[in-house]
Amino acid sequence: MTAVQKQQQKPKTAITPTREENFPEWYQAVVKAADLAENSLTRGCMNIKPYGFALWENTQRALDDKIKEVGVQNAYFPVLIPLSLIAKEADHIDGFATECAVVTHHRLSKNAEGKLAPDPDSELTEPYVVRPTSETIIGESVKNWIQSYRDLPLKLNQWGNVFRWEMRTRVFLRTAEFLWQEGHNVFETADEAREDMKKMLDIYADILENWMAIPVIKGYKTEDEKFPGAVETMTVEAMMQDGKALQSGTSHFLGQTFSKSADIKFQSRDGNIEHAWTTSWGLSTRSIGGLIMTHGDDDGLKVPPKIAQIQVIIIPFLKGDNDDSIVDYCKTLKQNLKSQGVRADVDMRELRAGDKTWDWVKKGVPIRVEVGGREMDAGQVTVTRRDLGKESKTTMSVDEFVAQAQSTLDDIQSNMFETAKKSVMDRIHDVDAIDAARTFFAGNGNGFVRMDKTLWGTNEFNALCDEFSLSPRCIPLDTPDKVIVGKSY
RNA sequence: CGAGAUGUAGCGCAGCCUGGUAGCGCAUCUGGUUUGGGACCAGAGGGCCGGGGGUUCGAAUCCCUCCAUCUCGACCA
Repeated sequence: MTAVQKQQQKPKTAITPTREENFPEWYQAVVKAADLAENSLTRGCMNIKPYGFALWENTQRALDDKIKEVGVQNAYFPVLIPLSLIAKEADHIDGFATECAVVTHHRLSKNAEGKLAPDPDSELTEPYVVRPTSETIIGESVKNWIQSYRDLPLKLNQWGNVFRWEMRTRVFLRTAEFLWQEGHNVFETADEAREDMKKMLDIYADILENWMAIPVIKGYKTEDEKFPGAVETMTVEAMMQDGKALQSGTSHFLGQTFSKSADIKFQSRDGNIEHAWTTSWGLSTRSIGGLIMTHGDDDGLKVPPKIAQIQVIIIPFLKGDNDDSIVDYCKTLKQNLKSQGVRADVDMRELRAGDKTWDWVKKGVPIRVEVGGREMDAGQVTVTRRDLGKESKTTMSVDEFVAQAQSTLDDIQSNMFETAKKSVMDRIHDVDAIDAARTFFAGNGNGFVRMDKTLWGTNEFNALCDEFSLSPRCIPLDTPDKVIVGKSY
């Protein structure tokens, strides 16, 4: 086989299949190639690997800072919820009943075949539900923390995991167990609670757009898409490269639904006993899936600098001559970048430089720096931006690079957002009638349609949704007389 | 839970139709030559062929039956 033949056989892209060829398979391939996560031995669950978990940690850190700025305190409640307690709110349990894992025994023992099994003598008098969300247990708990209007508002957040027994799972996008934060705030008045719902949604939009560089549409959920038990649900909807929607964060005005079922009461300013008004709000590891499907390309992941574990990866090109001095040069560069607040690392693995390069391309590190004898002798570095690809490869003085590194990262961050934003905006199609929407989706249209809100709920509308597996995504804040419709994850 | 597909080495796959001692590529390990966008040569290690049952002298291969995974639905963040 000649070198040319071999070259032709080699895939042109690091990821196969390409997005165009098969988007769902491409997604799986990126998760694997970037070493983010894998399917767990536990059905429907994922093992989040260190490089993937770092993305979550950085998102988590940014979000945690922001919610604390608005007076939210972190707390923790148990993963097991007494069945009777979660069953107290009718709409809520109707929404979750079909996907609850239930704990019924408290001990294992060997059965007749000598196999370990739940001990029949250890059956619980009351089963526990593995939390699918914590409105009920938090409500039942905090009612004892609140007596007076002076105890309000009470703003609590829990970082944790929840479990929903899903029929069909997909890494990050829909797993039986996922990580998230769930905020649960309690207020004196309905107005305060409604404002809080909006405020927390704004924080989600901020995190998604300015940290993860995922453009979102803020809006209200339609009646049929609301959280079970909510009076109003707000959402931040993102659009993936295949045109499907990803609900990326939700914030709920729960009215007095849960304060009545849990009896959360307080003595008001004029001495009356009143039920409180509550909100809840959540953002999950699903957002990592959104990050992949918003920014990834046929060479793998692209990570926005603000949440990248490694912002600049330095790859030494060693030939055996001046190896020690090249390594020193790289380490000095790393230190200089760190002193500029840049998260940098030198790839010292015993691999060929070309292999390292591809590895970091697939992992989406924002900036790659190549350093060999040539650069070292000239006091230079060769720099490639992941967002712009290999065409962006340039050689510049090392001092100049270090001085500009932070602003280059800022530029990558905003370029990734603007690119994604334009792509989303170009794929929101205004239609004046159901037929126009049908034409769009029948032609395999990629994206959302935006139509008059009054069309929602009509027979024609429902038929359209059935025909193309569509759902109303939201009633956008900026066009409150319209509804956005699309396929979704 | 419906429809379709797939389970063979760490990963990706061939072999199955037409039963006869387990193969290929990548990865791993050894040695050597190399080195600026996925190197090359030589050698080596690594498998209850998803589980269980059946047919057969003999099963990765045929039959039954579980289980798991993936894609598309329904349900959902």
